[in-house]
Amino acid sequence: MPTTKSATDTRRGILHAASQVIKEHSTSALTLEAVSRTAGVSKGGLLYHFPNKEALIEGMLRQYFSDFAAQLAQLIEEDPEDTPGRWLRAYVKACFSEPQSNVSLITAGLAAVASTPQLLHIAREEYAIWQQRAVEDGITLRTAMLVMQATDGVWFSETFGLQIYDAAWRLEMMKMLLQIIKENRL
Amino acid sequence: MPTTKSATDTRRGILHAASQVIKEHSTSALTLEAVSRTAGVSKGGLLYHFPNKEALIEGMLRQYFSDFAAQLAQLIEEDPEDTPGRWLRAYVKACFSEPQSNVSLITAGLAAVASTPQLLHIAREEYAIWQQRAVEDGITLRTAMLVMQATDGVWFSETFGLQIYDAAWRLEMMKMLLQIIKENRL
DNA sequence: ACAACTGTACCGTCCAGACGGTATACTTAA
DNA sequence: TTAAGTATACCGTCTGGACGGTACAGTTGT
Repeated sequence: MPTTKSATDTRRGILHAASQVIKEHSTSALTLEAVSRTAGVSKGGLLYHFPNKEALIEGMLRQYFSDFAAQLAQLIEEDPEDTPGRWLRAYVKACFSEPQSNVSLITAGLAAVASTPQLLHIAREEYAIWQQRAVEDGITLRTAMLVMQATDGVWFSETFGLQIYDAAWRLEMMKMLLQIIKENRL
Repeated sequence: MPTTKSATDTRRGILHAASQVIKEHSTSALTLEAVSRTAGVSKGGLLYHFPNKEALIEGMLRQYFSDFAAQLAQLIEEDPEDTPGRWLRAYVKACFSEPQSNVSLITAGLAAVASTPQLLHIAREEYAIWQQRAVEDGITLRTAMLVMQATDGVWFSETFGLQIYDAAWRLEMMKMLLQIIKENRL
């Protein structure tokens, strides 16, 4: 530890700052200077941690996915019932929960789509794993797919700001999806 | 009509070219020069039709929403049954139709998100109308919401290239959603 | 005469990334 | 134990190129 803060804290701070910049402005506002200013780091300091812009965006993506995985793992552990559909229940809950990570997938994803779409293979790989988990969750394929797609639909339309759902609606929707998993009759 | 094509054709060509540029590269590649080159139009010609970049993106959004609306209208007309759920059936079919037609809408949306997020109010307004139509479709609210969200989930994950579904899977999924509308028991 | 362009030249700004420098901590070795 | 060397973690400036937009004079079909 050379100075006061640790290097990993700085790194996290930079990733968080990158997310903030996109949230508050747009992906086209994601410049190295804007990120470094928001993070309270010099441009040189930023480039020390991420050698170029692509590396920064990749860092955002990987950070988010690892945070999401951790959240999923916790939700699975918290689920009292070791019954079929356990993984999917956690997935639904995670997608309906307020984003706890300071680096959100939507900012990372948008940054990737906007400037380096080839990074999306990271998202594709993760998503493929999730789908595999859903399919192997001990419920029917149709139930699993329907619930997963509906969850994704809510998540996408919400994160794109297409729609503002109130808390009651969200809760109702989530309950319905959990109920469909339980019934498992599709 | 100066040469062979009409002005509206040129306009459409420019919008299509803008979509192509995003599709083949990324939103950050959406430069006036790239669009004009792809459209086979001079930069001056592009700026004749769209005074600035924002106008171009707004043009894309409005064009593709009106295209989608036309597609919806046709599908509604083609639907033999004048029964509850008619609108939603058309929506499902439209979203499941060949991705080709969906590509343009997502590129327009991405362009807006990337450079001028304030244009997204156009998308928000359209989406709100769709949701209203779904709710007023004569089926239960829960059925309507579930089907719409699931449809959106498939649409988003497909247009973002998160997953590649084969034709059989898509057909099955679509049939299931249409079946859920028919049963209408949620 | 006019709409619908073409083509070129240009301006101001922005920005990625390179680069050289600095400060601090850790290691070595005499 | 202390001087020298090395690695880590940053700072701040500079530059070359791209990009949005302007201006304007010319061209072509109707």
